[in-house]
Amino acid sequence: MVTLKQLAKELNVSISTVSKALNNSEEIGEETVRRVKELAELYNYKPNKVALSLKNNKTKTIGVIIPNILNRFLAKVLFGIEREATKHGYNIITCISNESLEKEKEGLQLLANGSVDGFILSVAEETQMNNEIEHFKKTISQGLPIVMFDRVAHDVLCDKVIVDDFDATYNATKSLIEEGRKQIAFISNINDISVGKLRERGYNKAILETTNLEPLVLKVKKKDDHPKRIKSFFKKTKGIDGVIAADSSSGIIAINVAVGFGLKVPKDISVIGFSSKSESNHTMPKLTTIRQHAKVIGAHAAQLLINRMQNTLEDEDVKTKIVKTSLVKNKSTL
Amino acid sequence: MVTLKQLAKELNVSISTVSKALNNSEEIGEETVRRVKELAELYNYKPNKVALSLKNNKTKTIGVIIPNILNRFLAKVLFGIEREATKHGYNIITCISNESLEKEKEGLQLLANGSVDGFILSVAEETQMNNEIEHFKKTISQGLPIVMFDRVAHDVLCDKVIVDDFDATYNATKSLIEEGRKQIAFISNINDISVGKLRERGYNKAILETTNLEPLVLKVKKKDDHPKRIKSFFKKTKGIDGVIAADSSSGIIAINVAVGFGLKVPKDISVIGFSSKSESNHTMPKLTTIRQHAKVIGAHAAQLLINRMQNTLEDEDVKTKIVKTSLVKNKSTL
DNA sequence: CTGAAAGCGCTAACAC
DNA sequence: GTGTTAGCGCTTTCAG
Repeated sequence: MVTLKQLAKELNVSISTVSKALNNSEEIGEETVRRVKELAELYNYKPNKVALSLKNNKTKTIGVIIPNILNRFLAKVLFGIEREATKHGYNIITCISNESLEKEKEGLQLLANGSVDGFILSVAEETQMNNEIEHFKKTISQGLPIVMFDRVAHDVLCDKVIVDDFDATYNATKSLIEEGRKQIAFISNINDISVGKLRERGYNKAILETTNLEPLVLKVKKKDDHPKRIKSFFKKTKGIDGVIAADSSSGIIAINVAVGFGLKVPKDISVIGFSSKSESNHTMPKLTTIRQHAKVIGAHAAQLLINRMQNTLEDEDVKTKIVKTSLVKNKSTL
Repeated sequence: MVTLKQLAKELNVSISTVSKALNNSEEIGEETVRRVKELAELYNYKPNKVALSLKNNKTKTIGVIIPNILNRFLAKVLFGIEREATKHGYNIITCISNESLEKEKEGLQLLANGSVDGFILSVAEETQMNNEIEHFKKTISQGLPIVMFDRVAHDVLCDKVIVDDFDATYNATKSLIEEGRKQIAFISNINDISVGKLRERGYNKAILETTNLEPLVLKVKKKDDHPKRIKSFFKKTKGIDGVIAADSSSGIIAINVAVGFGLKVPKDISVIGFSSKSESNHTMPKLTTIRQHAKVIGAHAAQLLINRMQNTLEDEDVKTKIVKTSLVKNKSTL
């Protein structure tokens, strides 16, 4: 990499002249500016990012801590974050917590040494189960703002971007009730995280406020043979004619299981899931889905953080943005 | 963030004394070391990463340029890279090229200003179609090593990690032939990238070296209604009894389509795809898949790069690592 | 044993 | 118009 020093030497001028010339300072003579820029072009000079960071005490880098990159929703949010960040001239450093509290702490610590100007994160499952929030508070008190998305720690004072999980399943369940479904099941493999619980509550509310309906809940563990659990649930619980799936795969599997049992979808049974567009192609008929607009969530999170970093708002003055889900009707519902 | 300066001031010693004490230099007195370390602990002192980077002319950061984070395979490789990098004390900065040549160039440029010590990347589709490689060469000549994985540019002299794509489909096709399948189709939505072509060639070879078999190839475009295309392909081409899918969704859709036509899988038709483990759960019966060991690929790529960065090997002395696929038999084949 | 000083690459206030 | 200098935070040589 060429430095100002080298350019200055070759041009027989001082370093600061070169710097000013390249930054279009009014002070420098036209001719000099031309010569400097020409040489800089030739050598493909780029200001050293690290030196700038040190000087400005700003890295223009966002730390993103994500629980699981193989989760399509989270990957999509990351995509949204990256795009928005790039648009504003920020880079992103990614850490994967793998749903572990320890790794989440490490990631936070490791990057809080001047590597990043702030964080965007979704809370790890283990962290939510243990209700740990000290590491977040500590980071914020060090002057590094955090924006949380989707799985948030409500007791931490920071900007947040969340989904209307409760309303999403409430409305979805309602829509199945309106179809005339009587035995609507709720299937979830995300029981331990905040959004999973909200989704279950939304479902429960819709069921309980309707006469003659009873909640039918299947909680699948990560380690279970997912298709097998759902199959035996269908066998055990006769007459299921509707399914609300809380995660991205349960809906898909439920359709396959139903088809396997000879049921017609959506004639005999309706299924609504939380999958993404491309995943909803993976079933026949196509899955009716609750879309979370992951990219939008990512973009909002990035905007909130960048806004905070550039304007040094009051710590207490935090925003929570709710990104509404939409129910995309495909062929797995009436 | 606390700095050495602040610690020094508070302790009434010089900055260099503090620095040495924290780095366990022999020069400093026991008592002083104790005092310094105590205060550093108290203030949770962490050496400023940016300052260190500037000093050492090393960022301990890897730039990763990935065409598409929503592709499960690529996301998994990223996971592997991240894990291996973290293990060696490296951070990763991620850019998403979105299959665009322009964004790939930008990412490379943007990070080649001292932000990273080297790159790991998979070539964007557009780049492969245009056969552009100058930007890679330029980056390498600037002293920033590149490791390419999966979709590589063969004419660029650098370390590579690839999959045995040709052999993978060749062997998979062979195995269907051995099952006695006569009408084996090849379905792909990745016709424009290097690995897609290799996979088609592997299939073709197996078909053509068997008497009485003819290649049956369906190329799906990104924009197509994927299920619809496959459905009409099945209708038009009577008697398909085997499918080799080159990408992660074609296999899944093929099974669903076959089941929709009343075919029994695997009795009437066998399907082999390139999906990941969790995706193979999305069909009934479970999809027999070619596993690419994405995480291993990521780990290898990171190792190659770190090795090169730390040992400054000769530019010409490059390695290509081949990670063999494995055929995981599930229930969609005999 | 401790401290002063230089230097990594850059910017900006201040001289000249 | 151009140059000198200090300083961002750190390590390291060299003096004391």
